[in-house]
Amino acid sequence: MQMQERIEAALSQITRATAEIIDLERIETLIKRYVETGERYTVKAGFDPTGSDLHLGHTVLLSKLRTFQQNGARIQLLIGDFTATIGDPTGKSETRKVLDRETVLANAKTYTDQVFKILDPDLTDVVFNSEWLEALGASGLVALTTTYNVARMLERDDFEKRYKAGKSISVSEFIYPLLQGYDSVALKSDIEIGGTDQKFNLLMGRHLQRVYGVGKEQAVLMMPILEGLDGVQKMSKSLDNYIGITESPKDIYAKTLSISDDLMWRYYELLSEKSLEEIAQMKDEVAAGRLHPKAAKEALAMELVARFYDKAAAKEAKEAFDRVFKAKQTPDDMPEFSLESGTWICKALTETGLEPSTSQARRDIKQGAVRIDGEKVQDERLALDKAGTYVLQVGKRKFAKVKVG
RNA sequence: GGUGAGUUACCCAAGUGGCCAACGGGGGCAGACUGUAAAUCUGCUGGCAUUUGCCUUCGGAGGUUCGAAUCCUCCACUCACCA
Repeated sequence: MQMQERIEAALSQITRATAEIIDLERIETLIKRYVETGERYTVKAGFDPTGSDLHLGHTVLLSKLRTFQQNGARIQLLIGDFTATIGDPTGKSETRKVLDRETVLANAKTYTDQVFKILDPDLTDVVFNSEWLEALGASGLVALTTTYNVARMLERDDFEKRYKAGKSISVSEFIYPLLQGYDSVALKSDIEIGGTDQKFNLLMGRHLQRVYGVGKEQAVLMMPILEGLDGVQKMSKSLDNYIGITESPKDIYAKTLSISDDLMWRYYELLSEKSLEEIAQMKDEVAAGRLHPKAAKEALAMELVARFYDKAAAKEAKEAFDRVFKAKQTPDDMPEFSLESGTWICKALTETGLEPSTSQARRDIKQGAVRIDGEKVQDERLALDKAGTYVLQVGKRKFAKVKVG
């Protein structure tokens, strides 16, 4: 039966590469109803309005939301402007600064601009949780806190670890999951999706929907956390192990190629449009030696560039990359500087931003990491006194063009 | 409120009067090897000074001393146990 096939196809797309689903039957029911009657359901996903650029880690979630949109969902894109002032308990996070209204709106704007590169704006409602959380008031907040107890709160993995390690836990951090859960009450969400690290908070939504008598308990769909370029830690801006979706094609391409082969398969699974079967097949071919792992990685890098730009940009990024690194040529778009004749090499390096300090510059020269026009600099006392244009290089990837005289 | 322990560089963590810009590990950077991979090995990892010199750093502020990360006083913060 055709309808049954549509339902199954939708479910298979939705469950692809998920980490865990709680109450799958509910999701099935919602999709079935949509296919049969056209009635839509809501999927909530929360984001902090910290104003940072989106990276591939976010796209794992966003792509899943897109899949939901294609299968009957309206997305409740929750901007946690109120909760952002507390900070999700992630171990290190101190209580954050209260963001003023203007900053929040500005951040939300840069956020949604990027989000709509992936999501369909017509099927997305952008909502701010300050709307109902500010109205909650002290009595409302107290009522909210009575629905949970400390022992259960401490079950949260993060709290437990910190507690055992003798680290500080602020009382406000206990409030965070409650407020996030309350968002689900206010929005009457059918489904909420988030990373596996959000499990506790996501389940809180179910708990509170039950306590507050919303009449339904949201299903929860968790996506795996995308590891950053180091392959170990979560991709995040603060660890500087991320690929931003607004980065240049060149950078996206280069960063993708720098990941390990193991991590590549992970990225394929979570980020690629390829089906899991296709990916498994590629993996087999690499294992059998029929496909060079680097070729597979190049394909992934190009797919990612094409996703955020287009195929032409992807091709260009690959060519530029090959030119620089395979043929050992210099890139064609280096920052340019002009320097006075007689400039000391270490000063030249700091002034062009290739090195943070002259001490660091000296160390790198000693180690043979600095080159001028491809020639290793041997003497740290070298002065650039011959007029002309040179290419300064530190390590493999930092370049600058300088004009002397 | 009481008692005890603690706060060291990006992170963890040694150091309990001079040999301390401060052991070790992680991370980072660089070199070798490669596919600008990964893993591995090696070096470096406060700043300034065109080379053994100067300045700043061990929670904060004072003090003792020829000399302090180390001793004393006060303050701030964290944790544990008790209330």
